[in-house]
Amino acid sequence: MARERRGGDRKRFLRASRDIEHVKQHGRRLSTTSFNLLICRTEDNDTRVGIVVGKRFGGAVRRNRAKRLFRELTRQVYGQLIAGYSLLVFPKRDAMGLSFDALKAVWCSTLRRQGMLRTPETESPHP
RNA sequence: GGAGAAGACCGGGUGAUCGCUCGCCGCGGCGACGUGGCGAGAGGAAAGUCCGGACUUCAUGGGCAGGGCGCUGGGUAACCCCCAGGCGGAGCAAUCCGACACCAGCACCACAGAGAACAGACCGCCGAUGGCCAACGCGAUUGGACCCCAAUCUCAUCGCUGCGGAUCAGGCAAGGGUGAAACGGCGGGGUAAGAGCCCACCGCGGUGAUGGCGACAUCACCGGCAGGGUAAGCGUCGCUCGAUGCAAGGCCAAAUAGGAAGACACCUGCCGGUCCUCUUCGGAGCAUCGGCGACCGGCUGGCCCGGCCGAGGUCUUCGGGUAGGUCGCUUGAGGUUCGAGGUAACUCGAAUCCCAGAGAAAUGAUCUCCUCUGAUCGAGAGCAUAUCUUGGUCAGGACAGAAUCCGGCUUAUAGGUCUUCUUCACCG
RNA sequence: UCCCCGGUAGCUCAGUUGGUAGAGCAGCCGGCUGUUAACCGGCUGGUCGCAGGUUCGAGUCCUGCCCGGGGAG
Repeated sequence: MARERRGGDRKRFLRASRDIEHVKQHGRRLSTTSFNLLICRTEDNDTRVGIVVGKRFGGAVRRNRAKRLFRELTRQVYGQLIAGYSLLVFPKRDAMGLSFDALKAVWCSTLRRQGMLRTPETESPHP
């Protein structure tokens, strides 16, 4: 695939709208006060995360900020994610009021409860 | 120092760790790619998409329609932009604001008001002139007052003049009142009352001179009031504008469906009647008359004219195109520093630099120190709960994110710096 | 990256040559009815999205913003 011609983030994130629609159709849904999450099993070996921020969220600066925050969260826990899933994140406006550490705590505990993290018992310090 | 006006600029800095995108170099690999190093990586508005261009493809015969602009001169690739000037308006002033061409034609001007468009007479003023009444004026006659006469006086009658009076015809538009706006303003003369009727000043219009490239200004003379407003209503005049927008457009090209594109030559009637010729008696040809059809569809980016294409044939080629990829994609009306010209916008010349190129879209996360602002606590100076200096703690640091690229406009914007100018107050 | 519509009462919408802002539903009051609905009569309710400008006067004309909706791959 042409997408894999590039390195780095391109493997970890969902970009094509077709894939995002697929997850929206077949995914399992759960929500917190900071974000909504859709989880879907795929045949692919990699796990990909898509971040969707609608126009209602705010201006371009606020939308970019939300996407950057969740991308950073994904990068920090990506090594511990179990392969073979597609995740879709819908950030909420309340998440922007939290600090990065608080958001990370919510993010990790949510993923752990869903069994998406490989090392559930060890509280991972700063990578 | 207070208040204010204009312009220019900045838009937190520094360092550490973990990451992202692109470029270059090294290594590994056929390659995709992986990995290491170095370098670069959001703005003054990147925004709104309101104008103007570059560039792209299509069109490129004529006319009309339509859009835009609108004091003058300049700048520019161009402009609904900028600079300088004129005029009008606001302000004590610095300064600011202005779609600021044309009312010839059509249309509209509600309510109020007498009258609202080449107007009108409600209240009002006058009643000069022609009528009406008519002396307290003049004359005549008769009677009376004094014994008589004259004079004089008085009453009555008549006549004349027409003082005066109210008003009709009529004159007036100064004043009141209505309105956003009422056929110049104010003062004087004049008049029956008035009126540019006359005069001075101002306004207005015309002509001329002077200054200025010009808009226009100043002055002189003349006219004697010409005639309302609205063109961001229809319109007129002048200038100007082809459409399309990087999702433009070029190239490569899965799957599926099946044809697609180009070139060439060629074709213009049908039906009925009549006449003539030929005839194998079925018809054919030619001429004329009548009727039907000369249209419809598509293209020519809005409409009309004009133009082109159409059925079928022959020939040539294998291509067109979606997902996806790739190019366009960042070197440009470019920046910086000097020098020159110009009041300025800006231009010219030289040197020098390369300064984001993503693609559901890269610039992020955490923290240290410094800086700015606010709150609070403490110390010091101080009569002081003004104020100043210093230290600690806690918050906060705006508006906002490139998407083909430039020139502008508009809008959002915490806080701060600098320059110039106006005015007021105080001191000298 | 562009293009095109719309914003008027609580809701759905009218509103042309610029001149008192309207209709239906809803709400409130009264009547009818044993009561409610329906019906009848009346009333209330508006920064005409915002701000400037043109005009004597703007819902209407012009300009600039704000918000909402739709279209072009």
